[in-house]
Formats: sequence, structure tokens, C-alpha cells
Amino acid sequence: MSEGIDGRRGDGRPAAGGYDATDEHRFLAGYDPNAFAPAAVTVDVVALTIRDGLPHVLLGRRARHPQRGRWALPGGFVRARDSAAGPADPDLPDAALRVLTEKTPLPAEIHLEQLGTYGAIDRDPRMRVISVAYMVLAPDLPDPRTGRDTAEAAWVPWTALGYGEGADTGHELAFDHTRVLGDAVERARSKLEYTALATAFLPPAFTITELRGVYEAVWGRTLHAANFHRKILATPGFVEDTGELADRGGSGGGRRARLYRAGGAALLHPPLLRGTQ
Amino acid sequence: MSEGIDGRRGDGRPAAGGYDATDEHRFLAGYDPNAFAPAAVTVDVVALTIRDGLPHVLLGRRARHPQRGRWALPGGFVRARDSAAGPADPDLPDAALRVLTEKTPLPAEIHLEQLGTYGAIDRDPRMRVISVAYMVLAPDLPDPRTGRDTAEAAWVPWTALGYGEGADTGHELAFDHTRVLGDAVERARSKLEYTALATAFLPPAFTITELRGVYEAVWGRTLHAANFHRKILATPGFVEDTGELADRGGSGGGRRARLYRAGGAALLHPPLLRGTQ
DNA sequence: AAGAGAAAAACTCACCATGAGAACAACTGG
DNA sequence: CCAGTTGTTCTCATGGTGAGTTTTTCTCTT
Repeated sequence: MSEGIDGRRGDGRPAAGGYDATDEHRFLAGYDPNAFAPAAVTVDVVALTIRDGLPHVLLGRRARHPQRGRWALPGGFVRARDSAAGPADPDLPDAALRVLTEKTPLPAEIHLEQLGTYGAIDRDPRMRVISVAYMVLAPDLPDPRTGRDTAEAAWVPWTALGYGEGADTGHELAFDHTRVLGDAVERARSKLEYTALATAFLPPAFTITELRGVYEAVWGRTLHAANFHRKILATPGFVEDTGELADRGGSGGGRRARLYRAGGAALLHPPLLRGTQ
Repeated sequence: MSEGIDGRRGDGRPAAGGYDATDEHRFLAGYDPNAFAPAAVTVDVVALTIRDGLPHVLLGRRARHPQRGRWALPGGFVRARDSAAGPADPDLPDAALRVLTEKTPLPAEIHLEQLGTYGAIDRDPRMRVISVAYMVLAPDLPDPRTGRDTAEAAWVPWTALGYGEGADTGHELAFDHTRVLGDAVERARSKLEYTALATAFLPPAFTITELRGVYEAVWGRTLHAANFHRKILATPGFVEDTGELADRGGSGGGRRARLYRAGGAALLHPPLLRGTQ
């Protein structure tokens, strides 16, 4: 590394072996893409929402082989080129949104983030399948519709999948989706601590109590209401006041809550730690 | 979702469309893997180490097309099946370690974690290439060796790539590797806050001052030595005392520092925030 | 209309973690 | 022995936190 990162020597001319676009063009003309296409790429989506104070995940029962009849995350092959099924996916997030909209209509603003990629050689019996997993957080969505590859689709509370209090033993999902879902749960729990992600589960206007409900649902524990209130308002940029009040102060009476919207901050300073309280 | 997640009804028998292994076997016998292999999968590795108080990243200059002559992260195709080049990669981390050992010998214990996957349709001119990026943190490693696809390889300080103080304008790497490196830098900076990851940059026994050096190098700022010392020792499981002292107390004299080893904790409670101090 | 009950929001207080600086301890080289 | 350097401990003011109480504002009942 005596000549520096840019591949130029002291005289300012490209070093031997420097980048040459014309030569590259000739190379590409004779390249055979099929020589290096030994794997299929899919996207799988962990869509999370909160219903009745409990996190739910979107699952479908597989209508086709392999693993026909097992519950699975929504997913599908990434379209590398235009196919009979439709246009190519420009990028991986586009593919994730495409397979998700086959199951449920999506609101204008949702949170989509990449979880990780799973590629063990035997995770799919057909061939080597590399699966890029995405996590979607959304406010309460309508019941899903069934699709071409799905016999049945539903929002399933994650207590039925081995998470949260009163958890079941954990049902087995297709492929390695149990592990993918577990990674999503841990990611969601952890990101609530140091990001403003909780608002992604709520409609545009919400109360502090509803926000606390998100934390309690995802973390599976109760929080001190007064301290939570103080902490949220003390964290700059987390929420901002809309100046309006919620319609009713609860079923059995009570003061009407103030309505807030999500603030501009993505990261929380200081974070909301689940450790102690 | 009236019948529960496991696909059984009240009578305990599988519901219509339940999982059927025998039928699936027949399906797989007639499956053509090439029908769904429209993309190539590669791994790219962001290997970080600290030299002379500055983070360095391992780069190689490409000896082949495409992007011949440009600096790039170590990487290569995932081997889906045994090839002329060698045995198949059982999982993606195996592939990441394989491409890395082509450049440098690795110590027994390194930190390897997945960064993310990049799959924009035009990120490689040959064909659709999905790249799974990994981040490796290691103690100071020897200078790299050149490989089959690499004309030249080197540890490059990340000030030469647009990060840290006195940063250059940022040189352009091959493909989208500038973005991948940027994501790695942000990931490393962030994970130092709430995990015990900093010890991955250090040898098995280290002093508190060396540990602080890791934080200062990665975050690009100085920290209050006394408060850092107190905080580290107050965080349970971060480090444990070896009972020994470092060889010398520095070049110009000074007290000999106590030696610590990494503790068992992976997560820090409470975290070390870079926000204020 | 008055009062009970309920939910949201504000307040109080003891305690702990933090930032900043000073002081002390242990070592090297002249 | 002394100056300089580095590692470690101590002090103190400040601010955030956990826990509980009080106040405000609403609904429902009588």
C-alpha cells in the first residue's frame, strides 16, 4: 500500500492494471450468465402487526410442494428478469413488497427492513435456495386474502408460535421459518429500545397509552405508565403534539387522551431500555 | 383462523391440505432445479481491524473483469455444489470465511456477522448478482496475500475511504462496495454501544486503555479515560481481571496496566452511549 | 345535580449513573 | 532523587430513573 488506495502513482497516471472500461465492455459481450447461476433466490416476509394488545404475524398455509400444508411466511422467488408471472423486481425490497401485497393491501406508509439472509445448503429440498428475509411493521391490517400458492392465510398471534407470555410450545413452520420468525421477534424487541420504531405499529395519530401498549405487547411485560409518559415526552423528536384529543377517554370513562404523531427522530437519545423497569 | 395454527381440527386429525411427506417425495423426483436459478449469489466480506489506532479494512484490487483494476471487498461466488474449484459451501458463513482465508490467515477466534444483502438488478453488469455481505472483526492481522482474482491486497485505513477524522473525500470502490462498507462502519459504531464487541478487535488479554483505544478509533473521538474505566468495570460481564499486569507502562514510563480478558456478556447493561461524552 | 369510578397527566422523592475534574499510585529515564 | 508519563481511584454537582401519590377530566350511575 505504498501508492495509495486510488491506484495512481505519484505522477498521477493510472497504475498498471487500472480500471479500463472499454476492455470490460469486450469481456461482457462474451460472458455466459448461466455459468454462475447455481442457486435460486427468494424473499420471505415477516409481517408484524398488533391486534388486541398482542403481536400477530402473517402466515399462509402452503398450497403447493414442497412442504405443502405447512404454515409458512409469505414469500416467493425474486424475479431476475421479466417472466410470464410479471415484470422483474428492480431491487430486493420491491420483491418483498410484491409478495406481501399478494396477501394483503398495504397502507401508504409501512416500515420495511431487511432481517437477514438464510442459505444453508439443505434448507430447501428442491435445490439450493438463498432466502432474503424482510420484516414489515404495520398498523392493524385487514384479514389476508389467499393466493396462488396459499390455501389459507391468517394473522396468527405469536403466543401461538412460542413467543410472549402464556406461550405455546411453538409450532413448526415450513423450512427454517421458525428461526426466521425468532430472529424477527428479537430484532423488533431490540429496536424498540433505541429507535422510534414503535410508531410504525400505530396509525398516524395515537395516544401515549397506545404507544405504551405497543411496547408492552412486543416486550411482553407491563410498564410504569407515569414514567413511560415522562420518558416519551422527554425524548426529543420521538412524538409531537397534534393539539387534538382522542375521541373518548376509554370505555368506562376517564380523561380524554392527547393525540400525538410520530416525530422526526429515528434514533432515541437516550434509549428506552427494557432491562430494569 | 378458527382451527388453530397447527392445521388440525378438534378431532385431532390433519386438516384437508395438511403436510404429506410421501406425496412431496414424488414431487421432488420430477423437479427441475434450473427452472428457478436466474441469479448468482456471492459473499463479500468487510474485514475490519485496528492498526496504529486507526480502523483498517481489507481490500483487494480486482485482477479480472468486471471492474478490473478497481479496489473491492474480498468476495466470491457461493458454491452451491461441488465444483472444480472445491467443495460446496454448507452455509453462507462458510463461504464468507473461505473467501477471507484466501487473503489472510485467520486466528482461532474471530467475530463474523452478517451485514445485509444487496441485490439491485443492475449492481453487476454480467447478470443479476445477489451479494450477501459479512463483517469480520479481528485483532491486528498480518499483511494479506494476493489471490487468483486479486492483483494486490492491502489493509487500507478507513480515513482513506471517507470515514473518521481527517477523512478523504471517499474513493470509489467496485460495484456497490462503497455502500456496503458504509453500512459496516455504521454497524460497527452502533454495536460498540450496546454489545461487548470491542473485545473482538483485541488479543485475548488487553488493558482498559487498549479497550478505550478501540472505542476511540471506531467512533473517531476521544473519551474521558477515568469515566471510561469506571464504566467498563461497572458493566457486569464485560471484562474480567486476569490478575496479571501488562509488560510495560508505555514508552515514556508510567504505571503498568492491569490485564483483562473478555467476559461472558454479549450485551451491555447499561449500554455505553456515544451520544454525549 | 352529585358522587363514584376510571383513565390521563402531573408531581414528589430517593437513588443511581454520568460528566468533569482532581488526586493518588506506579513506573521510566535522566 | 526528581520530572514526566500513564494507570487508577476519588469527589462532587447534575440529571435521569423507578416507585408511588396527587390532580385533572371524563363517563356512568343514582
